[in-house]
Amino acid sequence: MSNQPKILLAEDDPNLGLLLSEFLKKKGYEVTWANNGDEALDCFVKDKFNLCLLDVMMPKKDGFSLAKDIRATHFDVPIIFLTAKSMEEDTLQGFKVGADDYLTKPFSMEVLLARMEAVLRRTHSDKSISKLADEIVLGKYVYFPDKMKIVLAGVEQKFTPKENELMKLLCENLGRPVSRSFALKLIWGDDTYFNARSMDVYMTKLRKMLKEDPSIQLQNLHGEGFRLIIE
Amino acid sequence: MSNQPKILLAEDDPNLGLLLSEFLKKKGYEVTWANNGDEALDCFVKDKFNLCLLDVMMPKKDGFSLAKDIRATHFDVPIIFLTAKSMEEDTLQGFKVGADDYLTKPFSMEVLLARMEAVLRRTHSDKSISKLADEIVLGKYVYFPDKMKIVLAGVEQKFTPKENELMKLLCENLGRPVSRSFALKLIWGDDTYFNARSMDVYMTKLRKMLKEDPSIQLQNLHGEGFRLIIE
DNA sequence: TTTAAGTGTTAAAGAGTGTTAAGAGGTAAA
DNA sequence: TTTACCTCTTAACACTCTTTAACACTTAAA
Repeated sequence: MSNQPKILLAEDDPNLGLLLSEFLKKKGYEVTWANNGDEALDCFVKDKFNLCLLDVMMPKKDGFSLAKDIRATHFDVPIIFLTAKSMEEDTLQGFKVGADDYLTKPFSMEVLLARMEAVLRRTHSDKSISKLADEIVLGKYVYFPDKMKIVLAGVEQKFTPKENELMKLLCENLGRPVSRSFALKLIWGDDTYFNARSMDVYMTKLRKMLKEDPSIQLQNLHGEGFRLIIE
Repeated sequence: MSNQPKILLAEDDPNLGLLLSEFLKKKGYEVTWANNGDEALDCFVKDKFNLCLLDVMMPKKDGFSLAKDIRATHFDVPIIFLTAKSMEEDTLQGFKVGADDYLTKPFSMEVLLARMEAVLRRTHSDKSISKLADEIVLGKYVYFPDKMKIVLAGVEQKFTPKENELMKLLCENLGRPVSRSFALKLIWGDDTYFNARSMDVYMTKLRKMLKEDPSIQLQNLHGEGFRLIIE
């Protein structure tokens, strides 16, 4: 049952990407290699990983931004940054996002392996996916994810499929931010302008459905995403 | 209850030792400073520590040897090596002993702090050092970092994400200066002219929000940074 | 004192979001 | 098939957050 650890590798340089990917496979890891940050987020949404190796400078979505999106919903997946920038100050932002380590190119394969193992040794890897309960108490409301409905004082409101997917995602991350692009890729399949606007419309719908209890707030975090909190 | 994390510092250079020790104490750690490996092992045996910072080259007993002794009885105490050697073979030897990280001198205090926090986050997961309390009393105000708001006499003002990040940083360093470039790299990701001007605008915003209590002052330290103090 | 760099502050520009309502597409019953 | 209904998307407009611009003032150094 203890399969080989799954690694998400985000690296736009084809040479280094191939090199790393082959090396890690030889060493017994299962590697998924994405060519840019956007693609990496796609992979992350669709699969589960034990560790992320992220290049900082990538087209479409840089490593820091990607890490934020990952951390928004998975706060304990280990993240190691790979970067050409040698300036140490840049490492600060990485650690702020919740990096576990930081390697400056060029680095040796052995050092990478050593640091990966050091990080993996610390992780409680058998933390499975946060499965939601059948009933979730949200202030005065009770939410039934499987039944796609919410109940307040015996009165029930039904969710449409998209409303329910959003609601589930927000509840899985209650009190923590859910990044826009993560939610879009997960529920809409694609992070485009119109899908984003559509999601905004759904946020308004959810707010209306939850408005009877003012202690429940569906906040926007400008440029980042959304957060459901109960005060 | 919320003890400060206890750090064992093994460093034979008196200058660096004092510097590190004082810096970490300021940052809220309890530091035990040993002048060589032998003394450090003595300390370790007599007490419990949350993290070990070990210089590699020390008289009497070197850092690697010390780490082995520590690991012999304490499998999961985080260990970070400090060393002047930059050769990677030494890095690997460090990791074989079970190191969690490795810093090459000279390193900045902030980077050390970031890496310490990254390691500590993995061990006692919710005892992050820079974690602020839920409520922070600031003169007549009460600041709620997670809720992104401040309350004065029942009236609340909400912070935007950037305002809140700045406010948190200033409160984590209440009474102490926060350097411009540190704040910029942490919150804006980059220390550029325009980001700096943007931060100045935010300082003005925070001053306005806090103006009802004149004992709270958000001072500028010319060319250095800012400082939040309560008189 | 003069000069350059740094800072305080306000206002406007630009990008992101809240909300409502109309449009497009689908499904099921008449 | 038509009709009614439902889900989701698109459009429009108002508003919020962040950055940029502008100008006045302060500090440090020559």
